Amino acid sequence: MAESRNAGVTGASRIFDMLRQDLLDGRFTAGDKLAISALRDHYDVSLSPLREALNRLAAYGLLEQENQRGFRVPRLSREELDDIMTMRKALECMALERAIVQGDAEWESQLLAAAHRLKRADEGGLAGLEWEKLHAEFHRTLVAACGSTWLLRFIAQLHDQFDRYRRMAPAIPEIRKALDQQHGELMSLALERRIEAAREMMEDHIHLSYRVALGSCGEGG
Amino acid sequence: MAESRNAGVTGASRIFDMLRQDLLDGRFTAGDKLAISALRDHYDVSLSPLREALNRLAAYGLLEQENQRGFRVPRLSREELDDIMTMRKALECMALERAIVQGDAEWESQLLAAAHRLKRADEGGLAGLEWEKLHAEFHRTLVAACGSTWLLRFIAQLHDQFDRYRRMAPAIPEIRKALDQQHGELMSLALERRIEAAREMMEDHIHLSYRVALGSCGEGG
DNA sequence: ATTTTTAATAAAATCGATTATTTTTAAACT
DNA sequence: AGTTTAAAAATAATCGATTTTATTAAAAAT
Repeated sequence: MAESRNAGVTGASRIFDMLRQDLLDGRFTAGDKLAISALRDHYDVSLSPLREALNRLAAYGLLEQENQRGFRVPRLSREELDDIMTMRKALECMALERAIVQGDAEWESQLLAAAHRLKRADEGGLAGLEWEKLHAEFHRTLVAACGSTWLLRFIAQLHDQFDRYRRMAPAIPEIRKALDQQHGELMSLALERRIEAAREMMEDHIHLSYRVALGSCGEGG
Repeated sequence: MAESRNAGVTGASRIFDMLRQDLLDGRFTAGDKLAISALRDHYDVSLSPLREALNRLAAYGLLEQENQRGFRVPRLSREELDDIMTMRKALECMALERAIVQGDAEWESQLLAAAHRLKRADEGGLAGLEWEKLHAEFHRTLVAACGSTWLLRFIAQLHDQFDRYRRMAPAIPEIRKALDQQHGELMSLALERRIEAAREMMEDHIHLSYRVALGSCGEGG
């Protein structure tokens, strides 16, 4: 068979992925309107696949769509960040508990591996997109065994939302160090099946990360 | 100004709404592939707005999209229904509690009104799309004051998912009668700010509705 | 008879151009 | 001067046709 072609990738799906990444990276200014023809040039695609990608992103919540007047990058607000943080705590704690109850040996292995990769990256001072990828993968793996497709879907969506704030905020080395440590502790508590301690650690972790993310919305919000 | 035109409505948004309704109504067979050219004829639109609507619906979760091979109506499975039901219980109870704590006088009024409209519809034997609309509006209002945009968004999404199952299932008059009664009780408990009793009633309500919805997935699922 | 290859068909995705709507600019008016 | 109206420009949305990819049908090979 040897599917060496770009199997299962359409122009629209490619643009979707790229735009999503660029939105999470903060490459667009929050509140700005997207100049479609500029995007067309930048990503070198035609209007149809581009618009399809934009429609998906809007339905997903990474863009706002107003009929007859195009797409814009959602503004960042303190209120929304609070909402996202609160929802992350609720949903990820729920998922973590369920994963701890239901997780099997395969989950344990993958969690161990994901934590190790992330730790190596931390120690090696790896930053940027590669680190982001490992970090997202660790959190995904942590709750992956929760058994609920919809819960995982919502959590992933909230992570994307949260990341817009966090990645835009200035780094705080002390907090970052504590956060890195918590990843290992979260893994340990999960593997030891200590539900309550794990939940508390998760709450702390999200809240600490929230304190960093706060830096992205100026005082007023 | 008198915006008597079809203000803020594009072809794509119109088709999105219609397709969503038709999907919730079960007008498409679960598992089927959508014949895009047939849809084009049926809704009398061109490909571009139609495809944009389909992309939105897929990102929203009411359609499945596979690159290079179009869109299909998601299958109904017992497992997914269980997941949706469990998530509804968790999220709607959370939202209800928060609404009861935070809800103001305006919320009380709107809840009272929504419950009344629904009750009148029940008594008058109103069925079909009109009833569905009032029913959805009641449940939306019940939790509207929870203060979380994202929580409301997820709940609305789960309602749409749940409805695909429920509306397809055969009616069970006894259960339906009990469900109708619970709407009034939910409103009363909410207005009396009886958090725990309201949460329990909400769990019961969702579970009872789930027992109806089960009728849509044949034994195996 | 079954599998593999090739050709034909059908469908999805994309393109370039057109139409409709909004936003901006300039003129006319109060 | 400020407000309203009208024209021009810019942008969003849509169209019809083309290209690409998957699916089916037929032929060739094992």
